[in-house]
Amino acid sequence: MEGMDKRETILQAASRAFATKGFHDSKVEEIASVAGVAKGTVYLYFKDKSTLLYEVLHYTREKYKHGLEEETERYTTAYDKLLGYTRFHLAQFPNMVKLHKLNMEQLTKFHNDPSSRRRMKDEQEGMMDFLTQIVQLGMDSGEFRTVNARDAALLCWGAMHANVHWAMVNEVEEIDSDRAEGIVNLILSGIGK
Amino acid sequence: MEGMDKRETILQAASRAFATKGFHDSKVEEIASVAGVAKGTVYLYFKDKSTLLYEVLHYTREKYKHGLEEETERYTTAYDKLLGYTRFHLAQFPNMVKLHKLNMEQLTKFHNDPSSRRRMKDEQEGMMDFLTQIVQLGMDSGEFRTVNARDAALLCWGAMHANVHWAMVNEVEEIDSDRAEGIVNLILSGIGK
Amino acid sequence: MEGMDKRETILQAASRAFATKGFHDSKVEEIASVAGVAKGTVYLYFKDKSTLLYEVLHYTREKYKHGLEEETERYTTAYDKLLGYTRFHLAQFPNMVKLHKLNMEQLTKFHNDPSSRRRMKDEQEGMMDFLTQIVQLGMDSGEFRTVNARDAALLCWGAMHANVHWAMVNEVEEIDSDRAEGIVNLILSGIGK
Amino acid sequence: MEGMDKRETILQAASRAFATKGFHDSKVEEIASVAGVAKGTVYLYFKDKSTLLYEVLHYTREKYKHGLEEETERYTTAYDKLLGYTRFHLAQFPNMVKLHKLNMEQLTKFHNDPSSRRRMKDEQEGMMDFLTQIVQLGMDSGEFRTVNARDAALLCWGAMHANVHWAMVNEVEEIDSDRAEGIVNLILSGIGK
DNA sequence: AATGAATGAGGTTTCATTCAT
DNA sequence: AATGAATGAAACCTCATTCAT
Repeated sequence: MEGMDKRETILQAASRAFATKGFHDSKVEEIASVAGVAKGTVYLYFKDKSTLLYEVLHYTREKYKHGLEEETERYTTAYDKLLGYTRFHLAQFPNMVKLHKLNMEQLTKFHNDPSSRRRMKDEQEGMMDFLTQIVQLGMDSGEFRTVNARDAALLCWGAMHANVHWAMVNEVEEIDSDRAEGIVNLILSGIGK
Repeated sequence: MEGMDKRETILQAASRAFATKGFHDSKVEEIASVAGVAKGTVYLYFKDKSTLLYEVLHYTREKYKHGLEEETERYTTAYDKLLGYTRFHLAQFPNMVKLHKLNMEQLTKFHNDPSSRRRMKDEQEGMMDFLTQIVQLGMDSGEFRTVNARDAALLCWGAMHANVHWAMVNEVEEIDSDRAEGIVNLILSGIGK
Repeated sequence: MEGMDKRETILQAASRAFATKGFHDSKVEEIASVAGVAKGTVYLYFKDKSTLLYEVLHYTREKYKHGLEEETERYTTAYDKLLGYTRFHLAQFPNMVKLHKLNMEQLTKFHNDPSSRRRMKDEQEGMMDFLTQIVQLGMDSGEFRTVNARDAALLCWGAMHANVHWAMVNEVEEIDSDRAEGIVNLILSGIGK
Repeated sequence: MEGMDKRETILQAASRAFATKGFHDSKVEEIASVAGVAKGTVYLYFKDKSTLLYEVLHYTREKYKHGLEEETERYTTAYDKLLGYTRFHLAQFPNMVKLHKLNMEQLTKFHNDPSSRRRMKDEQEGMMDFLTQIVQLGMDSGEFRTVNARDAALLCWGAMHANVHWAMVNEVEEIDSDRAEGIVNLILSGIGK
């Protein structure tokens, strides 16, 4: 923690607080205290509390994206990439929950701030594109059927997200990432005859 | 609106406000004003603002459940039921977004209130059971492959939810419920070869 | 209770409430409910809550005065009258506490309402005159020394009041009215040699 | 006023306000304004308004006790001590009124808060003990008759209090502390023959 | 750069009072 | 005469933000 940038320390404290208790119930003083700085210091790095949330969102999404890219680029087949993606998603479950909550927080908090909406859309779009490319790769390589790649990517995203959402509601501590294989296979084979 | 119960009018105003702007940014006076009553009147029907959120959640979930049951029970085959379910989900898109946002709001707002957590879990569990039963029906009738019904239900839920989530992020006004067929077929056939 | 005037029933309920919890913590609805009437009914008999306090004070002082006169007029000597007075004071302890609290409530509540201040002063003056007359009687009849009758009356009032105040602070339920004799004797003989 | 502790400034402003207008009619903002600070500042020093009253009571009683001890310890005979006590009481008349009103305010405000009741009892008990000791000293030294010291102390307290109460009701600005001698002599000699 | 005491805008909540029935 | 649903003024309290040190 020591060598870490003070700004980043604050971002992390804020990220955890916002995701756990929501924007309004996270007090600036408390975030500062967790980050080991004084209240006023937060305002040296961030214009105001809203900006802090805004930056937290960017920071969290970037970290997620980096992890994801790192995880998938080591595989070559679409199947392996998809499996790696899913595995990562499940393994990172607590962070996924955090990210999802932050997304929702942003959605309500900035619901009428067009520039924020656009940025959110762009960043989420980027994540979806990433998944779409994997699916497209599978279709190109003959691993997958030829379907609308976007719809297929949505199905994949939904499948992973459903597992995370469910674990969240049930207050599960962690998800066994070995579930990934079953999930991917279900996506591939479908549930019909 | 006139003949409607005053309590219900308030619930609806609150439901919209909470889902749009979140709990804290929804002011009681504003909710009251939208409901056409005075601030104090809200407190004749709900102990406090938190209780109002709590009741809004219950009310919204109940309404969703009723609509869903009504929609699916008219069909006999699992396929038709699943299609009806999905169609309903897409048609009800704005309400689904609202419900989802309220769920997240509850999750953060009552994150350390065990009784609220339990109720949320129970109510969501009920919705998932409902979906699981449809899948199970399909497996029993030979329409679907024999897989873990729960996992299959999660896949279905995720597929629908992904479409809703995506439309939400992109600020789409409504979803063409004819997309339902494509979604269900993808779930049934899978994306693999 | 049944035959009682509705106005009086309300006065009694209010008197108890005001003396116990103070003016502000006594809710009109609660007083009404104790009196067995609806909230609105209180306003048929009293202009507003302040007026209710005002009337309660008059009512309570009148009742006290009547009781006192009844008690003292049966005796002829000043000593007996003073003893009767003291005995009554001690026996009526809970009511004395109530009266005292109401007095203080009035003093603060109407602290800048001259007409209320004057009425309070007049009514208390009347009570003190009554005591002064007893003392004067004793001096005229040769039972007591010749001193300033007013100062002597103050001493008597103080002695009784001290006992009541003390019992109040110590949350005593009732005062043994046989203490009256000791108190009066102390007043008469003094504590000096 | 300038060098004074901010906390103490607030206590004094609150003390005056509570004693004059009572707890509920004293607005926090007003107290703050008199103390020369902003509303929020009051809450930096006191948890809430109730706590402020609680602390005011302690503060006021302590100040009274200190003044009293200082006044009486310079005398040696019980008579002089008693006279000094009485003189102090009369000289401090406005403060005595304030203290008495605050006592009553506490009595009603915290009427069902056992810990507050106990503290009040203890503090008043201490004041009465102090008086009882003076009387006891007089009895031991032969200045006073041998009577129940407690009852005698009650008589003394009552005598002083009666004068204060009366001045309060009559809106007298100050009491001539030379009255003290007459009062004490009356207590010593009694009003009987 | 860092602090934290002080501020005051603003929201929740209470409850005296009104008035249609 | 009696009711009690509805009102809205008013006050406590919180906490984001500032700024002197």
